[in-house]
Amino acid sequence: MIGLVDCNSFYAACERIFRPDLQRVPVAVLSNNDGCIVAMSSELKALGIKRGAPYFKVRDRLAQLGTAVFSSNYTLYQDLSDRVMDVIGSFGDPIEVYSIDEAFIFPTGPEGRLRALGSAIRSEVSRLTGVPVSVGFGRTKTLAKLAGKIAKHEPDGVFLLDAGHEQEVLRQVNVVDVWGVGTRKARYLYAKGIRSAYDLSRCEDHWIRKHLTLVTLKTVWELRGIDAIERDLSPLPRKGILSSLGFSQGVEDLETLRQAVVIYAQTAVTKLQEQRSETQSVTVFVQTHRYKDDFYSNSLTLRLPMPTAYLPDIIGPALKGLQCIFIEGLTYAKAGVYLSGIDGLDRYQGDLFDEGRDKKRKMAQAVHEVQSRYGKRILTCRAAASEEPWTMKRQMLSGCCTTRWEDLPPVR
DNA sequence: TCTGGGGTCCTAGGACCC
DNA sequence: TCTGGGGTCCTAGGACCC
Repeated sequence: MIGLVDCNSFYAACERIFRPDLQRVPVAVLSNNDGCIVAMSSELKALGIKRGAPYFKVRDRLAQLGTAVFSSNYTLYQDLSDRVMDVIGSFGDPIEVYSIDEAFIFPTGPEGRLRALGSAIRSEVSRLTGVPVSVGFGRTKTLAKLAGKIAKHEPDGVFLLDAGHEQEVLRQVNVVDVWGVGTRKARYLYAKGIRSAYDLSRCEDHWIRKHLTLVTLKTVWELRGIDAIERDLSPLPRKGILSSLGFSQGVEDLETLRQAVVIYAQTAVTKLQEQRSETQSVTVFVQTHRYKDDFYSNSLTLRLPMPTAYLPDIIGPALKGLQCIFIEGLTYAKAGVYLSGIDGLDRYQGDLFDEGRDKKRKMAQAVHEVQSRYGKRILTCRAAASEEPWTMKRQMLSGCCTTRWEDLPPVR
């Protein structure tokens, strides 16, 4: 059996940890720029507020309900997530961290102990971090995901989906709630009379392959109890790294865009160095306002002469690309930098004609070390060292209670 | 006025090759 | 008038997830 440990309303739960007064108050967390809702406590979900709803559309309703609203505080969430994963890992079974608030576990002990294991994980995570989790078990990852969803409504927060009860449970599950089936596929399936997870599990393989995709076929197998989605115990380095942000106010001039692109490149390169990799391609993109009629979006990908993690090698092409896609007279709402063709440092064969390479590597390494020791702001590119008039709007940000001394909550 | 950011994987289609 | 059949590699874009 495979287990899924899932934090309940994770971001909302994080905000509540240091604000016990909010224990019974509805909590909502907003996306960057306070744009839309990305997480809610259970009360709000029950009231029908939808994830992804633009904040300005639901602001009044949230206020009526006495909701505590927060800007997203990823520093806090990531730190608490690391702690939760540590606790789950401490039980000794293999664990695959799937997202910031979920992990698969692959228990090695006897099946009769699964319930007890689920309960133990639940109470230990709660005791050591304050985050509520639920635990579901199933024969495959897809079934464990379903079990995890059901577990959220169980009084003890644990649900075991054993083979004998699969059919009966799958009949109750709407096909759109199956992991891997989104609204698009669900619409198609409904039109063909396939409504429940059970219906989907009974489809013929060749029909799925013909009308849907290989991904969906794997989902179908998983619903039948056949493992088709691999375990990923040691997370591979990322294959693409994206850094982008919407501007809090429109940007018209190239110079400001250039500054933004430099900063995004820097963020992306830091991540690249953290996973000890180098990139082959840089994509730069800009967009005007998404919901306006004259929407303009363009990107340019530049292949680098050789793999690199040296910031100037990346900023140069990125700015050149920006120059090409920039159109005078538009008001830009967003820009970003994407690194792709990423490989580990050891993968590169070397080049007879590139003597500077070793120097650049050492330079990149040194900058990375200084930054991770003294903070990213201490050493930065001259092009980025200016005021940032376009930075994110985060008007309702909570403190970094676990990662900054200044933000430590006082104890009476 | 105000609509996120960061990922993964797959597929279709074009360019190119023999 | 007749106008192959396979490959590979790359890229853009779609669908999905959280």
